[in-house]
Amino acid sequence: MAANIFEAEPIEGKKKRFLTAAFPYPNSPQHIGHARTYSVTDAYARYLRHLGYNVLFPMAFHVTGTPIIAMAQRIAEGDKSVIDVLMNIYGIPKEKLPELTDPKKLVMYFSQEVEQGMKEMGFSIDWRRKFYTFDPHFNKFIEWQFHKLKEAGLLVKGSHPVAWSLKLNSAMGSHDTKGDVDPEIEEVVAIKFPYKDGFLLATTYRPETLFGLTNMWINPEGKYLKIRDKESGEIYYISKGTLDNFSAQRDVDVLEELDGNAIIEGGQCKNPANGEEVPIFPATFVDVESGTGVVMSVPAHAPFDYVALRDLGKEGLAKKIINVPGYDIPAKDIVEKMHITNQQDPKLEQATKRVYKDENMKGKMLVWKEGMPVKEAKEAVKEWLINDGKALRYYIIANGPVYSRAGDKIVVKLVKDQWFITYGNKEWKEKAYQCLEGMKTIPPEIKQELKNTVDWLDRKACTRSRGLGTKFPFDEGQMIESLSDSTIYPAFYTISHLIKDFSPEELTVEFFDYVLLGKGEPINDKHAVLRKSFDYWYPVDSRHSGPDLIRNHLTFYIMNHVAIFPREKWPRQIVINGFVLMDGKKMSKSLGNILPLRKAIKEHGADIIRFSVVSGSDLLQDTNFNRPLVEGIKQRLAFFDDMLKKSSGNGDSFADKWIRESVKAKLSTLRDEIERLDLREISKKWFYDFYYELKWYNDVKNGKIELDDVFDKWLIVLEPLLPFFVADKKGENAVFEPLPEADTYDEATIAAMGVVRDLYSDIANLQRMVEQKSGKKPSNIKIIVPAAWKYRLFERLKAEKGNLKAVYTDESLAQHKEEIMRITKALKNKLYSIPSLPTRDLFEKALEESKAVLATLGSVSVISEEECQHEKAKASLPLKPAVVLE
RNA sequence: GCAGGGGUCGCCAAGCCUGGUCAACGGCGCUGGACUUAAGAUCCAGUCCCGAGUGGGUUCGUGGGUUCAAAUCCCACCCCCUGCACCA
Repeated sequence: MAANIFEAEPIEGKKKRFLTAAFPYPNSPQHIGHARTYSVTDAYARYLRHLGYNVLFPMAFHVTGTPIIAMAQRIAEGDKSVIDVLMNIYGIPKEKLPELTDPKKLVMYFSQEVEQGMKEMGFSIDWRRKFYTFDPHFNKFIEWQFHKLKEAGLLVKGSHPVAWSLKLNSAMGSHDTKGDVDPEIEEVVAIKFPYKDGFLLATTYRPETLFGLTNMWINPEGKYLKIRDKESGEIYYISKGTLDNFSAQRDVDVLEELDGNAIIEGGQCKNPANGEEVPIFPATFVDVESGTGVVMSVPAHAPFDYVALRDLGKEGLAKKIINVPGYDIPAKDIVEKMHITNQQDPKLEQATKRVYKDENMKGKMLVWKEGMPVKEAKEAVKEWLINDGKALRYYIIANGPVYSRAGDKIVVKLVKDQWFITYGNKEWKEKAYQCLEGMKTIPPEIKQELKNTVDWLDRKACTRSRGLGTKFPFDEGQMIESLSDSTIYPAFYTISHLIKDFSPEELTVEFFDYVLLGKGEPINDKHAVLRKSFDYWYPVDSRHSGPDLIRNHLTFYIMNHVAIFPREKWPRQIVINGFVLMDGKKMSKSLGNILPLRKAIKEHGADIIRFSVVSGSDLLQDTNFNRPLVEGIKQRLAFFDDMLKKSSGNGDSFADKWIRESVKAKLSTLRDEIERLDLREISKKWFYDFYYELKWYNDVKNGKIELDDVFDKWLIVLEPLLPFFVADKKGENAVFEPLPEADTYDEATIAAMGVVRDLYSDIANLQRMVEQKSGKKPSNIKIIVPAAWKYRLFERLKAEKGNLKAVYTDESLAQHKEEIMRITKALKNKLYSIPSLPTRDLFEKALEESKAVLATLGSVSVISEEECQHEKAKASLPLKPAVVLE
């Protein structure tokens, strides 16, 4: 396909459509799943061109952030699984690998691979506009975005907990960890229990149970530390194994190392909630690697504590402070019910979960604020303790231990001077709701999901300590995080090919203010052209992506647009498509079922891949790619090809008219289907259904194909789905031919042939049944054309929606009352929904013309009900003509 | 916990918004046939139950309800899946 026919520029007075699909992240080659979003967008772009729009469809590469760096590192380290995928699945030669250890070279290599694949797929992209998010021009654009956010007061600085490797001195995402585990950060509360010269520090998920405290637990065999918080000067006792995590959040000096036993023997400590003295007991279940290695004991509400205390013979201490319907003393009840005998019993985990859940759902406080639901008390106690200086806010890795690829245990670091975008801002959200209100989503149900996401969106960290991309303009040591630099980037497409005429230094805030907001004056003519280009193409008319981006990227996309641009530049439409499955399973390297896109194209051809990923299922559903599907498409395509080649001229037999009317019927709903982007429906009607219609037509006409005009229209309709096939038949200019106009069509003609087709399969079925039972196949077929008055009857029934009284006002029918009673009784409630019928005349024509096909079943004769004596004749109906077999 | 999605004839999966043409599209699997030396591929037919006549019966997670009519609308219940961020 010629490279430049999809280069789009503003055309005065021509309506435009600007489509974008989420840009790819080239940290590996693309597989067939990546092709779906672009295939859908491309089909849409092509339909819009057929509808007369000036269409812009660009693409670029997203290279921001750390995964590309991580990928290069893995290759450098010789990571087996990564190299296996690259070499064995994507067929990358071994010699190439050393080059890919350089992130930038890796980006160039994979992005070229991706680009090549997209070109082979025939996507109608304006390639001049391609860019990378680490390009200096783009960096300037992103800087502008952040200036705008700051001006609007939407950037703030604060501290923020992140997963962190001390060894690598770097933040950890899931791709940085061993086994690709996503480290989950959880906020807990670390309560300060006055002890000797300082505090025993114990973490808990359940601060509200503090009032039921009976003692503390220390692991007698564990190592503990006495430390001093540099900021407050306070002294804490925690386990040695948790120091790394603690010191990543607070500056401390280590003063002394102690054995667990020494702590236990050191005396009592106090409950900060009420000043009560409580003892310290030894317990082996205490994990010195998690939390702070110190545990508070609430035996009435924690099964572990209850069992450990029972082992010491002190279970009588248990103090009930929460009332839960169905329990007396919850921990005691459940331990006894589950027959838990000692601290090592694995059932204790289960018991803890149950108690936790029941208390959280149904529990009410008996002390402190009596009657308060546990759910509220938990938060209230926590805030009270922290605000009163009785506890610390503390973060832990909830799914720990998680290890970095360097092998050290990941901790939670409290990063100071962290910048945030304040998505929690109420007025901002209000604008986002307004944008959603005026926006169309396909499918419609995703709008609610976008709304929900806007609802719970809060502040988001927008900088990171490392990664590719754009430097944060207000702190050059930080990089802008990757979801934050891909929000308003579609705006950059409108100018990306023109902006190269300027040097990055020229791209000041004022420069973009003029181009993107129309503020100020142009510095020169070229500058003015940029403004015009943006103003012509923006806003984005349709944004396409996968369902995984709804809760993050797409919501940020909306938020940033409404924050920065005036209302008329806000997004107009969002389209979501599902993933591609391989033989019903998700593609994954562990299953080894990844089909690289370029390999698939080589094997089956681009049209087949395009068609299989867009036609197979509803837009939002995952679609299944497998061999039978591909074979089915290929086989049908070959049949169409054959028909097209055979066709010559335009016939005017009944069958020709029938196909023509049927195509018109399909056309009548096509524009609506395009509007809904219901490519599945379009494929079904124009490819699968049409296939069977053509086959029947071919049989009826005995191979004489005269459908030039029909095929001409058909090819245009299929062009967006099968561009190569169509270009081959009609030339490349088919891309810009207008979509055939919708027209009225004749339902009766379609129905007439429908009745004959049904009749054919009914007769075949009957013959089979008779043959099975009697061993003889009846080959004399008498088709009885229903009496004229029956057609009249059905017409009236249809018009009157089954109201018989109205039908009887017709005198010509009233005389058949008795028979009508019998017919309608058999039809029962189908009376209310008579489908469109042929006239008797049309039916006879269809029958006459299809005789040759029917004759393949036996010797056929046609006789009208009026002149037939056979008793079966009475049963003949317009939609089910009677048949006599002998 | 909060939010969203879903349970359809062996499997996958349409239909449900807009009730009737729905025994319910399509594909896989299975059965039979054609083709072939044979296998594969392909093509044709069948695939809930009953039936020597285009028909009848019972089905769409479970139980109710609305309606002339419910897979489709309403209510209740049971079960399953996904997301919860600072990461692309």
